Amino acid sequence: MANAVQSYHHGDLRSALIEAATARLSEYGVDSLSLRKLAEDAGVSRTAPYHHFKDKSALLSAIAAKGFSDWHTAAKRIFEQEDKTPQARFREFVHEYIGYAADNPEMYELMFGRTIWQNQAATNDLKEVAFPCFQFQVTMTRYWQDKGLLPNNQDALRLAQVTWGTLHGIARLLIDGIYADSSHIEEMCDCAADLFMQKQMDV
Amino acid sequence: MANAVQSYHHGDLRSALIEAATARLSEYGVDSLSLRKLAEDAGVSRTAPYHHFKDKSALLSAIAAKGFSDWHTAAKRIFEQEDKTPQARFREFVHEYIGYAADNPEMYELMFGRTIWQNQAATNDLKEVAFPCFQFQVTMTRYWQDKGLLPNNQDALRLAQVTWGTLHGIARLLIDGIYADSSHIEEMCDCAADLFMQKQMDV
DNA sequence: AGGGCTATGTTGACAGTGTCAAGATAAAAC
DNA sequence: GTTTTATCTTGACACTGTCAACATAGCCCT
Repeated sequence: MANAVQSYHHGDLRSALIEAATARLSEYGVDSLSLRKLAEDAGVSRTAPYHHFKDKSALLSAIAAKGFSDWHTAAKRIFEQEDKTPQARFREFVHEYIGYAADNPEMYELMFGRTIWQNQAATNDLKEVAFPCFQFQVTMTRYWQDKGLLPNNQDALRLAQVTWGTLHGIARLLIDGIYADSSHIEEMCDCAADLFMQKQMDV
Repeated sequence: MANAVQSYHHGDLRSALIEAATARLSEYGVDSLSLRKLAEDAGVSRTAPYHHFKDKSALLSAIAAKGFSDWHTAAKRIFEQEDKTPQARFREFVHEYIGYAADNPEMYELMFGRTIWQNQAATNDLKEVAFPCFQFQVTMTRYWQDKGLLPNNQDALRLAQVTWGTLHGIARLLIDGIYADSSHIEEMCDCAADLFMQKQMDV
């Protein structure tokens, strides 16, 4: 459709598939992603994608990887604003995380859904992008501990798991519409931020 | 198979389906649950289940409802142990929640998965069981606030959402094997509990 | 007791799905 | 210019949820 001449070889099917998938994802949701439809979108036969991805999960992983890398960039940007106080950045980080999830629910669902993680299905490509993303969370956690924002008597790794877990849990409850709805996002974020920075607030 | 005589009418197909589904769930996972297989397990034709459940999601909701009611019972039991201090009960609650999720990952996945919640698919039966479950979390939160365990300057509802969110998030990261594995369960629980009870600990 | 209503079962069918195997084509490598 | 290799194709298979149409049997009512 894009190219006038439909040659036998697509040219850049891999990118085209990811592009089509990303578009379809945000519009129709992760459940409506089918390899066959994506192939059709790209103007190619059903099984062509298998020459570029081991299976459906591998394609999804590639899309999710983009999501992780985007978030990693965003997180760095927030963390490195040197004109703001650590507290302000921490609070902004919380709001941005939940905001990202709320604004891109289907992408978030894909990134953290079990589809691409279960049964050691996670691609190496995915791990290579997602892992540094968590590493950065640990780095930030350690920094916030040093600044006295987060409790210093906790292992940074453990604390990073718990803080990420909190944001993740809130995001999921919101996205799935369980016990929380989007009208309370800001309040929930502030509540979570306050909770983490309890000590700081009381002083 | 169970009954010698296979009469035309099953007798209690609804229960049999739920039973078969629950068994299959914990063994093979939520993704392997198919109406057709369940029907076969119950010794009945493919479409028989449709006389007892509107669709697949309704059947899954019925199973999840059992999970919520079980957890509600467990939570009450933990909370009402009057021989233990509030702190001890809170800590136990955290461990039990994560423990339940880790021990019944597929059930947990079903209970909080998007399958049964998205698109207003949630059955009334499900809501009627799940909602009180959250209400109880609010009740407990308010109690813990009164006891000075949790910050008093936060709205109980919001705080309940955040605490549940934290447990939920940790549970999901664990189950999906993202950034956390089961060897760190106890430490993560303690870290989360400490975080919530910060003020208490410092005094 | 007999007749009809209704709950509950049945088979047939349809439109999907992911994925494998075998063959066709074009581009790149030698 | 020939051969290898990457890419794309059709055909097929075993699944899935769900609808429509029909069969059976238990229950209620006269």
